[in-house]
Amino acid sequence: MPKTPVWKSIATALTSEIAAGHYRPGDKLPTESELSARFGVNRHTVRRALQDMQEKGLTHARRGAGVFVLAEATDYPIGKRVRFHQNLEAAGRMPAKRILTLQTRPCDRDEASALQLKSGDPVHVYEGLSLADNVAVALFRSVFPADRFPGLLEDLDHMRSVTRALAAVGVKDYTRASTRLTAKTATATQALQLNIAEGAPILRTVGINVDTDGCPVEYGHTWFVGDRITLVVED
Amino acid sequence: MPKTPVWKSIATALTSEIAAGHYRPGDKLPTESELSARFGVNRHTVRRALQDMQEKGLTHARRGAGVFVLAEATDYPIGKRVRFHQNLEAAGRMPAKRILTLQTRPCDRDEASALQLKSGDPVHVYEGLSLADNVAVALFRSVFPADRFPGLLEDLDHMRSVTRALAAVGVKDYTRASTRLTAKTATATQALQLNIAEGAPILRTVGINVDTDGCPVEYGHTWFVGDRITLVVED
DNA sequence: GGCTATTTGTACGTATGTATG
DNA sequence: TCATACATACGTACAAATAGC
Repeated sequence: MPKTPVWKSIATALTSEIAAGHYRPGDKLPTESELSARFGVNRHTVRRALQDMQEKGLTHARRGAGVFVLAEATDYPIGKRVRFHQNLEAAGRMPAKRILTLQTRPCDRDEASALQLKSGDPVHVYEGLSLADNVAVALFRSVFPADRFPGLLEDLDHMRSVTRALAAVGVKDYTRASTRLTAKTATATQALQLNIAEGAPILRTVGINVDTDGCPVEYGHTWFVGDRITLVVED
Repeated sequence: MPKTPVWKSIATALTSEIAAGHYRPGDKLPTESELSARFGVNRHTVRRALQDMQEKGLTHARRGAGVFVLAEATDYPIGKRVRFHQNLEAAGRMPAKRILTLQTRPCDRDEASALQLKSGDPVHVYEGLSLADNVAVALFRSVFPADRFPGLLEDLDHMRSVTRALAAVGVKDYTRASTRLTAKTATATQALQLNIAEGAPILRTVGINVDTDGCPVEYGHTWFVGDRITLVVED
């Protein structure tokens, strides 16, 4: 049972009230003092909750005026689980993978940070191309902690599936802790591998997958060809 | 001459040192105590600076371990030109909308399909710019079935909020049925409106919002400036 | 494994500054 | 002008996670 901070409970309570229509977009929330009195906490604890909501785009504070509910509240938050490649299969195409590299090497600082390793610890690196109907639609690179999964490379080579290979080494379930999406343009190397023009639009995703204990098991990058791929996010 | 908060000066100083290579991705920053001693401020003031940097994706704290520099630092617009406007940007985001067009016209095939209308049925179209601190970060276009919401345009014009305008015509709640994400490059028109270069990377989202009965009420497109926006999918 | 020191996270308190209405 | 309300900054104390012995 994870202990929930007080400020988070307050943020949840206020968010629920907004979602329930108790406060509508444009409305002014009670003052920090009123809220701290209502919840029986210090004003700074309320501020921590309001700050969390502001980061999520729910509210917006104006010094001297008050805290207001934003109209965009329900507009943006994108769903919970992202399923890549989904539209490929739905379209009746034949997804395939082509392995580019399978190797074990010392991790760099970036990978160490994401996987909570020490810089230089060994990692398995799985790079490849995703194909649909023999057309390259994405480049991917998955990085795994090698010390924890000694035999993973063979499984990846054999099964050609991250999910199944991880299952083979004891990771029954894993979830995406976070995914960041941004638009880029293709580098020369990427353009060559994906058979597109340099500077063509690329949708890059960076994600960390964690096991049921919250321990990172995979650090993955994917570069989708903008013209050939659309990601689907469903609630 | 705007008075700069101490925490912001500290964040700027630490960010500069990261940019200068003094601290590299994966490195551990000095402890909060050491930094507060170095800058001669309270630990909470340092925490406020570190928190600001974490929001920008520059650093990442691990309780009991320390604060570490993340690799993605250069992906975020804190790097170059924005540093001139950093005071404005970090002063708190001011989301705003600028209406470009508000009109009613017959729908095209695509819109008819998304909204479950017949081709040529009237739709309200709401196009505009999303601004943060007076910088355009996204273009959007929302399409609504006009027959179902006759007076929606006036509400949109007046309230400048899709959520509230829909509430005014009886749609108390709506949810995002699906979102599709893809990478594009900016067209000449988009580049002009978003004040970016033609061909710059754009993150496009296409979504359909449905009411509690599952009936589509809005068909929306958003074009985010890749350099200025990173979408984060959590959980 | 256990223990301890270190380090970040939470929560409280107090005071003062600054913009709003 | 003035009270209100959020922003900054100082302080204290303890909890929770980590790392090292």
